[in-house]
Amino acid sequence: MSFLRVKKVAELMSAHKRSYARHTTEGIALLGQMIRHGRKQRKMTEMELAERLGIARSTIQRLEKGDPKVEIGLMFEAAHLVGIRLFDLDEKGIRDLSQRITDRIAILPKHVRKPKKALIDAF
Amino acid sequence: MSFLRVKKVAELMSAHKRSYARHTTEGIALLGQMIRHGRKQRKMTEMELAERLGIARSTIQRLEKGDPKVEIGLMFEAAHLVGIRLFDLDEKGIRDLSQRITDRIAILPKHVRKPKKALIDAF
DNA sequence: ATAATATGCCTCTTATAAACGCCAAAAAGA
DNA sequence: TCTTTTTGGCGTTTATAAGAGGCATATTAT
Repeated sequence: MSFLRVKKVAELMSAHKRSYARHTTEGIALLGQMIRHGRKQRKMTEMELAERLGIARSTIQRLEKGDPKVEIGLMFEAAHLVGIRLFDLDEKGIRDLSQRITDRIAILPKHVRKPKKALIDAF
Repeated sequence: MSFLRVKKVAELMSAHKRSYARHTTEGIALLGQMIRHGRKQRKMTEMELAERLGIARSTIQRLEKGDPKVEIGLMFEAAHLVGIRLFDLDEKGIRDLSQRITDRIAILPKHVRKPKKALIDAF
């Protein structure tokens, strides 16, 4: 009988391994660092931040490490709580921009169209 | 016997209801709109975007609606794919900024300290 | 008009994030 | 120094996000 590390086995068995592009992982990591930095500036412990957000400390740790799998709501909420302003916009600015985008979308065709039957040739 | 809508019941039974601040939900909603707008500009269908990301169409729909519970990795990946550049920075810029933040953190005390025994007075 | 495709909105299942708790090590303050 | 608190990391359990698929409707191109 051979011994296999449980972790390794689980890793091999998990079917879905998702990969992320560099800009994605780096962008999230950056955001995580900013949160950590902001937290320390405000002299908050991981536990305090977790409590104020109503989440577990372990989640704070994943946040600050830049884990791409944390939900975006928690990430943004944490960021805001430690003083990071996403989009560099105030409330009104966000709503205005949102409205402009909505208007722009209204102009575009509502459904995109792709002919699938086409191209029986090609060689 | 009375009839209750299953959904309502499930809603009541779910213990964990998390709430998000306005800036959070609005910020995410904005990002979702931007993704939708970008996708249409590039004449991609929900299905195409989903396939290129290796995720389900239903997830694209939640992304574009601004659901705070989608993982941040997917959101950022989708955003980038339709041409949205987070942080308005290029690769190098992100790394540079990341390094600066790391340096700054290095200067701060590594552990935050909160005296817990203190303050037995205060009234 | 009508055929083809995209989108909205469901349900059900499966994979896994988040909670929770524990311990050891690091580090701040006395 | 030694005490106290924070932090890193790991295993287990529970809640739920994401996948998969179906159907009706809206929209586009012919």
